[in-house]
Amino acid sequence: MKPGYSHVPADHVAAECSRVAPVLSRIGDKWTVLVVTMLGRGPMRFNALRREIGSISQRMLTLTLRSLERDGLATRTVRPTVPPQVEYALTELGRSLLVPVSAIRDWARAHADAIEQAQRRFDGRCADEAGTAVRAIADQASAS
Amino acid sequence: MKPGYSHVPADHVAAECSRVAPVLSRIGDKWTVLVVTMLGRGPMRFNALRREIGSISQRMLTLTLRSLERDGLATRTVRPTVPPQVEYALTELGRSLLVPVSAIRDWARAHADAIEQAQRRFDGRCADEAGTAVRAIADQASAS
DNA sequence: CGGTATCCACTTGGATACTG
DNA sequence: CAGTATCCAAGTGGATACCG
Repeated sequence: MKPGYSHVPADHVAAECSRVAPVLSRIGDKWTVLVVTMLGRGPMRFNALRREIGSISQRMLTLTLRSLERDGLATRTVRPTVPPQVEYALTELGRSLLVPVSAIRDWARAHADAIEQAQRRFDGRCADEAGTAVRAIADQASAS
Repeated sequence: MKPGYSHVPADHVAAECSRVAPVLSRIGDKWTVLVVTMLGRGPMRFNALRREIGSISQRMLTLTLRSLERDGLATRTVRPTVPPQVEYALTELGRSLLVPVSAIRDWARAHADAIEQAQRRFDGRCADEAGTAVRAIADQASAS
């Protein structure tokens, strides 16, 4: 067999991705992986998460945690003290997610430099050949 | 493999995620995984990809392929025939990405049912307790 | 065939203010 | 402490039209 290509029937790919895509959209959002990784260290209260992440807004932390709870990846436990304490923890399902996420993290760590170099080469090449045309695609946000 | 928590120092988590998050954002977008998986079967021309994916717009396919090329995950080869033919193929780096992506796919396939059940339970519980309040968070798009 | 360019709807996410 | 509510800026992605 040749170096490399897997032979997946084309018809199955789209069907597969209709199940994978929602999962990736969820964990690919701006905060889910960070929060899940934090909770992977152990249960944590709302403001403890907020402090340790630092840059997250209260709104986004609430939204992220609600999604995790809805998907069965985390639990929310209210203890009726004064002031109230709310503790979040990963479920078994949530902890199992740490495994493939770690695989992605390892891949990212291993190839981050290669990707950055490829990007610089690409941007440099386009600056030579086509002016700033493709740079504009990369940036894409300058004009409104 | 205890059913427990990994002990990652909190300080490292945020630093790690600053490298992982961009990668996840890229492959977590609407089309990248689908296109990469397609190209995992072997090199393909632009409109062949377009046809097999079916639902993707020309614009998004172009944008997705440009990003893959920029990141060094795919190559773009123009053959100066008439009409012109442009073939896309994964690089070695791109094929290596198929490994962790497969891990995510396997996880998604294994737990898709559990997630859907958790969602229905969550939504049902909230309908009982708090009316339609949290349903509104899940839907979130009705009002403008 | 393989793109670009333009316009527009929807979604995401930050800032701020207020509540039990 | 742990949220909720509201407003707003930016990003994402679809539809359409046109180009070499």
